Amino acid sequence: MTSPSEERDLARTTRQRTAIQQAFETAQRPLAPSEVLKLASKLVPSMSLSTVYRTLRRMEEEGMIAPVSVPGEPPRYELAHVAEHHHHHFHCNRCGRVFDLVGCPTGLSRLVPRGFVLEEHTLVLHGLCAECAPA
Amino acid sequence: MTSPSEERDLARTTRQRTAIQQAFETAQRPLAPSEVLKLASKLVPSMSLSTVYRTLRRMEEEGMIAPVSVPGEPPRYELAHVAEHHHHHFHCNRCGRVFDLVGCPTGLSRLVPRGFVLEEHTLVLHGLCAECAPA
DNA sequence: GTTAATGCAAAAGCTTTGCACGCGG
DNA sequence: CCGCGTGCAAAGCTTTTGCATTAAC
Repeated sequence: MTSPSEERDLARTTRQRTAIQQAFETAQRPLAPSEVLKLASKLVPSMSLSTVYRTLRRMEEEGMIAPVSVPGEPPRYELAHVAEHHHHHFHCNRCGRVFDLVGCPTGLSRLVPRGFVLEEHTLVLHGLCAECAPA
Repeated sequence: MTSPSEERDLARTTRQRTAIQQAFETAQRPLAPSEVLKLASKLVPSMSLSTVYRTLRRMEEEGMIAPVSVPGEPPRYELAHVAEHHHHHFHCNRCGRVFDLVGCPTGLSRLVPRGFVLEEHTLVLHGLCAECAPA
């Protein structure tokens, strides 16, 4: 598992790539490609959407970011060091933003039918975030 | 007030609509638009994909079917009478089919951050279905 | 007979890809 | 300098929409 040969060609440190990384570090929450473009464009105005898509894919392969998908929502990514700690997400029904949660429900295996093999699970809570909830 | 109930104009009982309904009743599992087309085409070969999309949307508005989405998968629908009983889904990583589960995990509210309001939740288990699991 | 529903084709997103140029190493 | 990564434009997919025709009722 410690074999360094898992790495592909080393990615170059371009202004675009750096800007995309910054976007994730600043946002502190899962971002959709269009959100990434918007944030990264502030640093590199020439940034194109195809570069965003290509770089996101590359970063995912490298294990730097991990996909986060919320039912009915466009795909998002978040920094892998966040994703490494198993967690789930909260989707605000009002502002549409997605937040990280800590913890995990119990007793999932009892939901699995006989003969089925459970490998992973995805949980998304929906409701109102602290900003959108009525005081 | 035009109508005494919340119903819109009554949907016509066309061959296409009937075929789509049959597809859901036969399949007994959530179906993606392309799957619906494939199944319903057996009954009405002239069936077009746009009719499938239009009819699915209509049926959803009428409350006859409910959307089922699995992260990273195309959107699906299932019959609402199934959806009414709160449940979750199992996605087979090998054959890609989606199955209904009974039951629900506990202790979700303890995952919600202070100030957030929990309204709903979505849970998808991933793994191998009985057919795809090794004996 | 009315009028909603259908089928086709074109349009509209979103994502991917081909290519020539420019920048990183 | 060499070659990867970028920007642009075009292509691919899935989903939606406009319109003339068909078929429910």
